[in-house]
Amino acid sequence: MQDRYDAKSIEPRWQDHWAKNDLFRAGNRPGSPKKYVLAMLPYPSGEMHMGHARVYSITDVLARYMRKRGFDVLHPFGWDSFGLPAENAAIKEGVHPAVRTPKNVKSFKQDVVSLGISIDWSTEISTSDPSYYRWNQWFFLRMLERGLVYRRRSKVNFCPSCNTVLANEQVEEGKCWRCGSTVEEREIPEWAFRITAYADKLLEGLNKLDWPERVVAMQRNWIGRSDGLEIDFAVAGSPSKAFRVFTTRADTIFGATYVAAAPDHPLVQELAPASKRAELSAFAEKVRRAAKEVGAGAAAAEKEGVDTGIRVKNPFTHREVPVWVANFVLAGYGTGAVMAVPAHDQRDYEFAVKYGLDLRWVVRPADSTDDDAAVAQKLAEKKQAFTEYGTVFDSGDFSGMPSQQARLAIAAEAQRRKIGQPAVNFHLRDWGVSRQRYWGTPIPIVYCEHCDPEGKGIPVPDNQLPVLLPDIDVKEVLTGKGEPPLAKVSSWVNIACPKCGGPARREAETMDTFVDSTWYWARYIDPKNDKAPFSRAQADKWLPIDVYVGGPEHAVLHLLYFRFWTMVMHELGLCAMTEPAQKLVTQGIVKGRDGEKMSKSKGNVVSPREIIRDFGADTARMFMLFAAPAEKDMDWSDEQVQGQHRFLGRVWRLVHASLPKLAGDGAGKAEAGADDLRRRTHKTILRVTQQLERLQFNTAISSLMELSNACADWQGASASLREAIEALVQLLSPFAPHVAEELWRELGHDDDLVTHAWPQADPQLVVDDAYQIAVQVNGKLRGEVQVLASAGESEIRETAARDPKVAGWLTGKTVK
RNA sequence: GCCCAGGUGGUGGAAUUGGCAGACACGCCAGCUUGAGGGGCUGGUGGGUAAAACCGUACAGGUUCGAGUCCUGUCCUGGGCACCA
Repeated sequence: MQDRYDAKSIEPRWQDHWAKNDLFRAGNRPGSPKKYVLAMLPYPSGEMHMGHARVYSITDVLARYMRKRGFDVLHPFGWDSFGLPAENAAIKEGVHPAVRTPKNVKSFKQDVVSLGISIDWSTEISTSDPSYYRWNQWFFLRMLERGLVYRRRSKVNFCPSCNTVLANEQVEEGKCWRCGSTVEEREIPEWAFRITAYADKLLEGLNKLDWPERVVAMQRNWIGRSDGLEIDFAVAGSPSKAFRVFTTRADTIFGATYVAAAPDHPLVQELAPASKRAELSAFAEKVRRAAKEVGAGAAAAEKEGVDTGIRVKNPFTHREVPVWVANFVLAGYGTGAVMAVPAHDQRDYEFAVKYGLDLRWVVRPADSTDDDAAVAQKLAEKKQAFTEYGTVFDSGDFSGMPSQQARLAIAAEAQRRKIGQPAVNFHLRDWGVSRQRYWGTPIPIVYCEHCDPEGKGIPVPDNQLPVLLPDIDVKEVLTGKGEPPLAKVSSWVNIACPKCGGPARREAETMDTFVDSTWYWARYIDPKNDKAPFSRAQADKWLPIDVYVGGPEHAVLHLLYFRFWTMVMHELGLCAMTEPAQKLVTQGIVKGRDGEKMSKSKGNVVSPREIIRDFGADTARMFMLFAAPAEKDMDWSDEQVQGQHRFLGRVWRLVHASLPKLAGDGAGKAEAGADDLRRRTHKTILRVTQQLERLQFNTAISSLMELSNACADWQGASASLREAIEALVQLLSPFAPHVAEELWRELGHDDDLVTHAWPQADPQLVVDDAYQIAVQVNGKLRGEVQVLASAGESEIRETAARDPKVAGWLTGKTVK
């Protein structure tokens, strides 16, 4: 027994003990309900950073708490080991990623263990392991069969620095999400997942999830469903041709005074007068160049356009209106053309003013009582579009209808006349997954000129999976330049066609690493399975994830992709559910001592190793859980770390100082004069339990501090003190597991706290039999009275009125 | 511009359903402990006053016996999306 709290001497001992006795093994409680607690898969850099330490502290508290509540808990771990950082390091230092990665994994794993995280290491997986990525290939082929993967030639976001394609989700304000370089637009062939086929399901599924509103809103926004009408504007002079436009504001169609098309709209070159064609293609080229220069998603350029000379008929006013091409109309969205309503769309307004195009007011504010001319006059004076809903006017039979009603009526009329139909558009794009890099999952496709002259790609048969990454000479192949590295490995690329046996080439692209993380969480439940990604029986037992914890930066990346993948897995019959994670917690970042985000360049990084060495894992965990609510960003504070260390020291001394006077087993004994302490003990049990259920770790720890302070002040009966101290140690154990185990033994127990049942609050002891009641007069605190819990209202009123302080404020007044 | 989240002491943050604002901690102040190095203990700590009164949860209104909490408007901060028709 020691009189000083010395974390270093106790923590490794308990970590060994837990590992030797395999105490965190999932599935060791048959018949108990399950809980699946998961932190997002880390990339195995050589050292765990503080952000990781925070996430694992959160999942670990939950995992340990749930185990003590009797659940069969799955708390697994693995490595997102494919990807660019390893490949870039290889280019720089000439070390093969397959050599470096295991070293990094080993070192990172030791950090996780020394933080006391209760992982079932039998689940451990690594995404660069062929036994894992073969199933990426298997999924790819299943999706190919279902038309959910396809080859397309398209404009892609290309990062010149990473030398690879990026998905839409991986471009942030025109910059590469990883390296920050300006993204270029290039047109090359690529493989894409048809995530857009699930746009509506992805949207609907959000309603059932217990996820932060922030993330749900972001996904909703990203999917971007927009309901409207597609309608034809027939070309004057060639009635069989028409510009089809998409609009969400069919109620404004009588105000459509021109059509704006994307510069490379196919009908423009076809129908424009010969004299205009050169000008139009020059304009299209100019817009393309601007897009490439500025990068996808960059700030809006000045609105520009060119009159095509084409004229079309507004299908409702029957007037002829011009077709313009404009740089703000996107070829890839809707029909690539819009009906322009300058009176009721700000963008169309600005364009019309610039080029002197007509404007017609057709919607008026609903509350306006002016006549039509006066309304038009007033709207015109504001020198901007009126974009709100209102009442339609100057619109034939539809005049007088509210906008919403007119929208539907006009759409119905268009449909009746067979010139249009309701349509839905989504902002969501298909997910391009081809990457021109080495360190990733090879795409299981072969090209054979004989069997597949169009180059669509021939799937590698299942029995030839996995398509293994070839070993390479790093210096020769990983140059970071030119064609995909795998294309240079001729012994690997050139193979016999699986169909005809003739000469064929393998697909040299690899999959986006985000594919690796779409389903890893389901592999944990059956990590050694070599017949299937995982078995249905294991899926039925463990899925979905009950609590998923990770950073909010993945809101429209991983967190969208893995939902899509789950829907596909469901359709393949692999699992019953369609959503992967019922509850999501997005934890805030840990900032440095200067309040800035920790980064090497700023030199403000605090390493978990340093803190564990100086104060111990328990202190590190307590600090991160106490300093801020889980979802909020937090600043590193050395003083607060020391504060937590002091608290654990106080608990340590409290237990040791109390040992000589602790009587009996303590539990449930009524002792004279001990009610106050016993009430506090049982209330604390109840509160900490509720706080854990609500993931309020910071307030849970403050409840523990209050109980600790009460124990330290206690002078009375000893059996109740034992009860209080034992409860304290028990409740502390999910947060600071090492010191709690140590103290538990010193209190005379010989079982493991890991599996010892969570304490129960005695319902009789969590209600008070007397209360302090605050008395307010006219909303101001004027006194305090003590009343019995059994007292009725009139009794309380009388007591209050008798109180001298209160009485003073009541003189001369009537109580209502 | 649009969509989220949030503005509470010197600091991090508490406050089921509207009911004692500031729990718990950090920091600071005073004292004690003749053991030094991030040591322990006791007391104090929103403003204001001799003590009260009184004032205090971004700002301005409102509802209520009573508002940090509900309603209306405004400002600010953080995050996301941005020519999406």
